[in-house]
Parts: sequence; C-alpha cells; structure tokens
Amino acid sequence: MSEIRKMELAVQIKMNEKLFLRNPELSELGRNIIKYSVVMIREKGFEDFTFKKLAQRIGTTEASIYRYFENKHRLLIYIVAWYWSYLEYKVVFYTQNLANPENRLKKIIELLAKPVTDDFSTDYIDEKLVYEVAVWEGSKAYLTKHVSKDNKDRLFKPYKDLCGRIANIIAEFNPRYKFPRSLSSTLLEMAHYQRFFMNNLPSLTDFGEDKSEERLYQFLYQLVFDSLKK
Amino acid sequence: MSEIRKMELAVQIKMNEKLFLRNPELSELGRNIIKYSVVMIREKGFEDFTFKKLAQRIGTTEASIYRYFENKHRLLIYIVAWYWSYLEYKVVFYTQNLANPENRLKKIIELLAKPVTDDFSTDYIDEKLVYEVAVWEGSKAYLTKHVSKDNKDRLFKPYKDLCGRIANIIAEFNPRYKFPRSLSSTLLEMAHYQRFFMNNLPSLTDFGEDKSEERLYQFLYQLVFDSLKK
DNA sequence: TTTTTATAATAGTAATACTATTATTTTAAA
DNA sequence: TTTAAAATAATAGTATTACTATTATAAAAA
Repeated sequence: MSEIRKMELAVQIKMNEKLFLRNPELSELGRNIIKYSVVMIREKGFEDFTFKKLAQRIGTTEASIYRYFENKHRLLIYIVAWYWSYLEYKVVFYTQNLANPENRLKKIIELLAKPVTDDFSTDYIDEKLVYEVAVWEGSKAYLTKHVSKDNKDRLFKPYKDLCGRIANIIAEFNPRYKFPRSLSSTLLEMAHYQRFFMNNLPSLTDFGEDKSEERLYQFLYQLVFDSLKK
Repeated sequence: MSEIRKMELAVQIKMNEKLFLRNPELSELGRNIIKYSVVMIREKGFEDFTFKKLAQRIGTTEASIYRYFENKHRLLIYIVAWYWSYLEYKVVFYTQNLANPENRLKKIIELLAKPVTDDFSTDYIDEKLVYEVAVWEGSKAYLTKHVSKDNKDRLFKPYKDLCGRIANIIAEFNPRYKFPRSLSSTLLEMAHYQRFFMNNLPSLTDFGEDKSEERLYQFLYQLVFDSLKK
C-alpha cells in the first residue's frame, strides 16, 4: 500500500536547462552529485565544499563533475532552485482544496514555519537536508555580482514563481494592500532567517531560548495578517 | 564653520579587538586596507576580491595585509561590524531628541529606508560604499559554519546591539507585542533585502519598476506599525 | 563488426589562501 | 650618539582550489 501511495505522490521536479551543463537526473553519477553535494554542503558549509572533495566522496573525478555543472556556485543555484520548486509543489498540493485565501495563506505560513514532514518521496534527494542548505546558503545563490545575468538566464525563476503565487493569494485576500510581492518575499526570507537566527544568533529573535517552532510560526502569522487586516 | 561642525560630528567607531590581528585604524597601511577593501569588494563582489589584488592596488604585499586580518572573511566581518556600529551611532544621534517611541521608530525606519546622507565625516571610510557592501555582502558575515564560534568572539555584537536597541523602542511603544526582537531583525534585514531585490530582482517587490525609495519606506513603515497597532 | 558518439579519467595550469623566514625601520636604552 | 630591541613589512615559498585540454574507454548506431 505504501508503495502505491509513494508512487502516486512521487515528485518529479522539472528543472530549467540553463541550470546545468548535463542533466544530473539522467545518470547515476549525476544523481550522486546532487545527493552528496547536498550532504557535504550541509556538513562543511558552502565555502569549504569543493568539487574535489565531492569527487572523492562519490568515487569519481573533479573533471567529471565539471561536465555536469560549470562551477560550484551553479550547483548551489541548482539545489536552491530545486528547493523552491519543491516548495511550490507542496504549496499547490496542500492549498488546492482550500476555498478562501485566508486559509490558503495560513497553510502556506504553516508549511514555511514548520517545514519538512517527509511527505513526498523524492528518491535520491533528502528534502530535510535541502531545506537546511536553503536556509544556510540560499541567499548566496543571488548575492553575487552576476545576479542580473543569472536572472536573465531565469535561474531564479522557481523562487520568483513561488513569491508571485503567494503574492496573488495575498492580493486576493486584501486587494487594497499595496505591497503583496514585498510581503511575500519578506515572508519567504524571514521563514529562513528567523529560523537561522533562532538556532545560531538567538538574541535576534524572541524564540531563541526554547527554540520554539510554534512561536516562529506565530510571529510570521502575525506579521502577515496584521499587515492585511482590513 | 563647516570645519568646526565636521570636527564636532566626526565619528570614531570603537571596534572590538577580536575583529582584527592589528588595529587597522592606527596606521596608514591599515586605513588603506579598510578604505580600498570596501572599494574593491563593491567593485568585484566578495568572492572575486582577494588580498593579493588589494595589495597590488594599495602598493603593499599580501603578507602585510595578513598581519592585520586573519583572512578576507574576517575583514568582511570588520567592515560589516563597522557599518552596524555607525548606523547605531546615527540612530542614537537622530532619536535622542525625540520624546515618544513612535517618532523614534519612524525616524529609524527613515534612516534605514533612505540611507546615506553624507552627514558625518568618517575620514577614510566612504559610508555610501560601506552601506552597499553591507547590503550585498552583509549576510555572508554570519551565514557560515563557524557562526557560533564567531558569535562567541562577539563579532556580531554591533548588529545585535542595534537590533536590541530598536527592539526596546518597539517594546516601549507597544508592551503587549510579543516579538519585538524578531520584528527588529526583520526590519533590519528587509531594509537591505527589499532594496537589493528592488534593484536586482525587482519582481520580488512592489517598487521595482520605478525603484522608489519612498515606497520602500512605506512598505517598511506599514510592516512595523501594522504589527504594533494596539 | 566497425564507426560514431557519449562519457569519464588523466594530467595538467593559473590563481588563491595562506605561512615561515628574512629584511628593514622605528623606538628605546646605554 | 650608538646600539639593542621591538615593531613592521617584504620575500619567497607551499598546499589547495578552480578549472581545462587532452586522452581513454564504454555504449550505441550504422
């Protein structure tokens, strides 16, 4: 039974061609590159992660990894893009049955603040680790001098799509609110940053002592709905 | 006259000893390291910035720069810490004469959203450039595997101090609001991120087309005061 | 079966991030 | 004023990183 359900819910994220040189999904080596890069970036941090170390870990060579990704920054963008696509998939899945925008928004905030309940099988990718990589390293994907060039290549499309989708729900909930997109990106960023602060720089938050996911949720909930109260 | 006023308002930021190996303020070479690292990080982005290139630019050697800073990441932390200290100084200066917390908060949001009016002389540091470095590279100061170790060395104290100061004003304005510190860090982060988005990933904001600083200000103002309405 | 094509490994290079040692300048003591 | 000590900076390295050109091997097609 669980086999069948797993197959029904199996997620296949369609990735933009510009994100890679060769599609890593289509070979054992490629899938290993994704899987273990996520593991190692989490372990070492992005700065200490190198293609050489990854190659050693998965029993291949640096040059072979370079045939899949131009460089390690592109690989990071790939992972982060996968994460946002995956999250959008979840958002769509869990909100499609909800009638009014208020409930949809509430559900989204819940997904953001209380993430990663291993609900979809994504074969070779560990979604919990990808989430952590997104929190710790996600901003580095776009905080570069070549952000505009990368943006033209649509590398950030998954993030912008999700942001736009949430902004639409915000606008539906309160059409008179002036900043739906900024509120949406604030929600997305703060879901990550407040969690990072809670765990690592707790005095920047009000839920550092008990590291309470519930209070993080409440903060985001209030932030959004106080802004949208009519 | 302007000479005298300049002297009166000249800012001397006291920096934590752990931020450097040798105090760069105390030598011509040290001051050049700070001044031109800010220039070059802005020009090239932090990833492409190296001590070697900096050494060439200011006519010294790599090894000499290493006598001041352990590595380029520590130099970034120094610059960002200087920025937050400078901003806190400004906050104190511009709010000391304001009686009620509402006006103080309003002033702070103004300072954050409409920054860098060359009001204080800071001799060798270009505050406009430092602000831009803080926006583009600031998060990289703490988004590392050694954030906790760095935090124990109090490297992020200036950021946490400013965050705490604003949180206190928030709590004074509305003592029943539950998340003053998280709202404060959200305000600080979003002042940077929404500006970065506005200029580089405009569809994540609602002020991308006209790049309107005024609307960015309004967004932050509403975000804070809608949360604090009693 | 042979040829083509796809894929991966070998063997490099230039640049980066440092460090140990030596040289020079400044300061202080004799 | 001279000499010794201390502070400061430069030289000359090394190991690692980020990448590339070329060669080898395996798979698919003719």
